[in-house]
Amino acid sequence: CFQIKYIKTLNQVIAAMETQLSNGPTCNNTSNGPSTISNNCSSPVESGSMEDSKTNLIVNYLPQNMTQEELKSLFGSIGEIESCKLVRDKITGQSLGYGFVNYVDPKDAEKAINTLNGLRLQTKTIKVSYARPSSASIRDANLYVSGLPKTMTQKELEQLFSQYGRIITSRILVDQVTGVSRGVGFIRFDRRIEAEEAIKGLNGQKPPGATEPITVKFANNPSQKTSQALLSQLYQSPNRRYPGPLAQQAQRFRLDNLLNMAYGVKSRFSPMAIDGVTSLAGINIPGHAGTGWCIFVYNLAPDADESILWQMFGPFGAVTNVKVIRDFNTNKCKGFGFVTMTNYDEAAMAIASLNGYRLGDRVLQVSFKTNKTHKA
DNA sequence: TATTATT
Repeated sequence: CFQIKYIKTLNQVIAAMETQLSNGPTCNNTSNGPSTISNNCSSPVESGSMEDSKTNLIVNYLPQNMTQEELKSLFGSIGEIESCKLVRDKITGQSLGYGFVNYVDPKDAEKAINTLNGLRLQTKTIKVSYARPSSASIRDANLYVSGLPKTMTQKELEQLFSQYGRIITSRILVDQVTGVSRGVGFIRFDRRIEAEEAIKGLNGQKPPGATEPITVKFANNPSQKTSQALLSQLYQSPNRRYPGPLAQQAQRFRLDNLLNMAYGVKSRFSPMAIDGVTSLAGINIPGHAGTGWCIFVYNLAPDADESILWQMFGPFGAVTNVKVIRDFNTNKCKGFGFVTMTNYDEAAMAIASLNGYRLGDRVLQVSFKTNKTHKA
């Protein structure tokens, strides 16, 4: 089932960052994401050549639902940003989980590495490091390695591959329950040439002490998989009654713009920034966040049932409750219903996407529930 | 036997 995991609340980012700023970065590369032995969070600042940028950072392992504006807000707390970009899939608009932050002042870039590298955001531990100069030679340098001895450590894996070049990241996948190696992993080299040489030298070879040969090949391109998954999703349910990913993407950019405005008029990391969104959007301030965000859905057909509300809103995130309001005598829908969603941003996304949506021969009106009573 | 690192 296609799911949009949209942004968490800004407050979560703020809370995580404030914790981080008071405690300092947590060095934890084992819980999430690959790392290199030589370039982990204890020494993220590498000495680069004179030509390397001292202001441009690459940020990896971002939560899937983090927006560019959140990225900008988070890193803007360090210093003035010249530019900021969250990299998205060209076709689907889905975040690829990394982005770039270019500061005006090199000192701020260094401070961002020291402050934000290793920051935990949701289930991720972000990595902040200097971006290498963009070049075709550093693309497609990621290798997939299988058939590894279960006893091989990440360090041993790096030692095996380091003879072919500079390793950017390495990872051995482990069973989530037992933590034992699954015998497969990834090696990202600095340059594609190095990866090619490693394939020539190590594919089909037995590592020292191993009884079985390993397989070394280029890793699948992640954006391809994402596109395929989303496209198959499109074809899988041609009669879907809610918008597909592309329609949602368009709405998403609208919401991004609203967030951008909100962030601009409110002091950074103000807990009230979210309310800025609602007022700027001309949306009534929604009801209590404690029990979730209540959404009013109007112009449902008489035969509408709860399942249609689950189908429409579920793809946008956590839905805790749906209700179709029915006439006591006829048991037919009175034309409206309610949906409760846990997370503000997912609710806002659902509203932005579903308001005005045509369901059958009716055009829905979807908004946050107001304090007014709704008399049809 | 598959995570998301070059705009």
